[in-house]
Amino acid sequence: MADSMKGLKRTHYCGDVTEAGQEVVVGGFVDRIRNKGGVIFIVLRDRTGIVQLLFNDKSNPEIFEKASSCHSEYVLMAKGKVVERESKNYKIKTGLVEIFVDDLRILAKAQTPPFEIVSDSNVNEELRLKYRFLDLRREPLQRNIIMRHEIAKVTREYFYENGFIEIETPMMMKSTPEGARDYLIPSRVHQGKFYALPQSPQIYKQLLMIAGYDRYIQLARCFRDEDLRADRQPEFTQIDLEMSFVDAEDIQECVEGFVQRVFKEIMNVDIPTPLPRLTFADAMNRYGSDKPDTRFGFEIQNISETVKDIDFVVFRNALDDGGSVRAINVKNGAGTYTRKEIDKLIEHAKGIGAKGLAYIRWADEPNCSFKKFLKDGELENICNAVNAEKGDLVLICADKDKTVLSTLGAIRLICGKRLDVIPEDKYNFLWITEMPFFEYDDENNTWVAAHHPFTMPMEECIEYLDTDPENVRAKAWDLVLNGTELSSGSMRITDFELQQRMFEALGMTDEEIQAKFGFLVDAYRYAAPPHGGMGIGLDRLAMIMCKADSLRDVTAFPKVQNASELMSECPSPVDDESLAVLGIKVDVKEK
RNA sequence: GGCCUGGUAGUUCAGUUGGUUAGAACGCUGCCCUGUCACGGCAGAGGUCGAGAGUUCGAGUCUCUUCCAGGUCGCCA
Repeated sequence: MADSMKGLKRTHYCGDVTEAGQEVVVGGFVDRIRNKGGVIFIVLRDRTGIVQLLFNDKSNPEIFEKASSCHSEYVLMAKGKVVERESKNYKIKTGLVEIFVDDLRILAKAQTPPFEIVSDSNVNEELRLKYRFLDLRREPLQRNIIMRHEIAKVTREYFYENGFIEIETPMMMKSTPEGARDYLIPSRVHQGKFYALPQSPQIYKQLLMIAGYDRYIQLARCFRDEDLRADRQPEFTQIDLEMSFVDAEDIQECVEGFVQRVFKEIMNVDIPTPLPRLTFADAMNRYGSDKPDTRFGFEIQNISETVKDIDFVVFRNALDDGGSVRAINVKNGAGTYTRKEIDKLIEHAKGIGAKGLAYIRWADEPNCSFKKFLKDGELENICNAVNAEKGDLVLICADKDKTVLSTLGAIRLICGKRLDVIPEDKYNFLWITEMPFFEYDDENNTWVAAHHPFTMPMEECIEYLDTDPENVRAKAWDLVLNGTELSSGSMRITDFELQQRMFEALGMTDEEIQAKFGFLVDAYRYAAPPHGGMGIGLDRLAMIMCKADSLRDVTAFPKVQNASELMSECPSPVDDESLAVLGIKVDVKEK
């Protein structure tokens, strides 16, 4: 039977016990035990830090006996006097003192944990996720989770101070099949009908503008039934906001103020504003990405002109098919990469869709993979075009523009990481503007909306809506931080007739429109102020600010790649009775 | 759905060309130790080598299938 804490009341967190002379009561988990025979040291841990408890067999044999029966992760409460240590530990905050215990309670005994609860654990993540409640006891995870809380707190303060009202929108809403797959919730009362969990509160926040709430904010949970990535969970939190009587610049200015505030307050990092801006087209051409990491160089250069006369079939074909030949010059000694390392890059490029990569490896002399097709001076011309010098590796891709850019963009990132040229303490925010309005759907050979269908086109593009979809740009923008898409925003269409034209351009019939968003279209008939907004990924922001590699490190109970949760083992089957009530028959597809 | 990486004591890993009883460190258990702080010393327990099949006199090691986890492409209006 465990002890009770009767008669004891915690006076201090472990990490706060720094002054000798006082009587304190602390509670926590046993972090470590050092039993020297006649004296025992127990290191007690709570969310604030650790403190050393001291036990001596001469002064109190009974308590000493109890202390020697303790093991890792037991939950203890201890009362005692804070004294100066005989030999001090200057490495930790509480290292100058210790608690000479005169009352010890073992409040709960612990089984031996499946892995050690230590800061620098490199235990298999699968196991840690199965015992997430133990993993969450570890200091790095506690620090991340608490930091995320601080970020959320500053977020609310900033937006509240700027006149935003926090309004909760429904978690059970109408399913809209566009975009990401919805998580569906069956209705018991309306058998055969379903709610959906929100992919975002998009529609509701627009309705709130129509309703006159003017500035709305919500730390909104969002759900998308799509495959996971290190920076993508099926369930995530957005700092969701919408503003009335504003244009794009006003919203961006407001968000700039926010990132400035949160970085200053949480990390004491100054973010200069206004943040740099890059058009989508420029981002693609220079970095091969709509979310470029601008903390390092190796930018993409178009060398189509330089190589147009070279008699190399790979370049020839690409140019004849209306594509291009582009290159990145990887510096910082990549010219000494081995053949094997380069082959690995080429393999990766093939995985992205390129047919291969040509290269110039300049260790001592420029060594070119397509040397035999070159005439005198042509190699020099290419090297000059990309400013190559000794020690560089020039990687060249020839194909359709889209393939060339995405390939070189991805290879650029890999090389940057491998050569360790990305400064860790730099925070490069970047607005990506003038996003394309339509995207070509290769599967169905149609143009589809790149954003939700209420996104405003840029005024000067409206005339091309029906004739030249490729050149229509949206009043939509992304906020990128160090190569991660943090946030996405746009102005919304408030003009009823323009909205009708948009739906037509997207090939939607009146019936479809009515069935899917009839209520929203109707709402706009009752007049809406000009408005727009953004959704900022709180998880991703926290991930970057915590210097974590995965959202799992800033999410208390994350899901794994197949969207299940290893601790509770959800999703899980339900019994037939529960299904019958919902009118659902399960027909599982064989693999 | 495609591609890549990984799976050996509780944990992290090693394991040679296929060859005797599968090793180390940490953790765990017991004993010793009055100033440790990643305490130390002595002793000990602990293995379905992810699972299944195949090749072989013999498989942790080779082949195939499969499961699990991670990364990535597709996907994410």
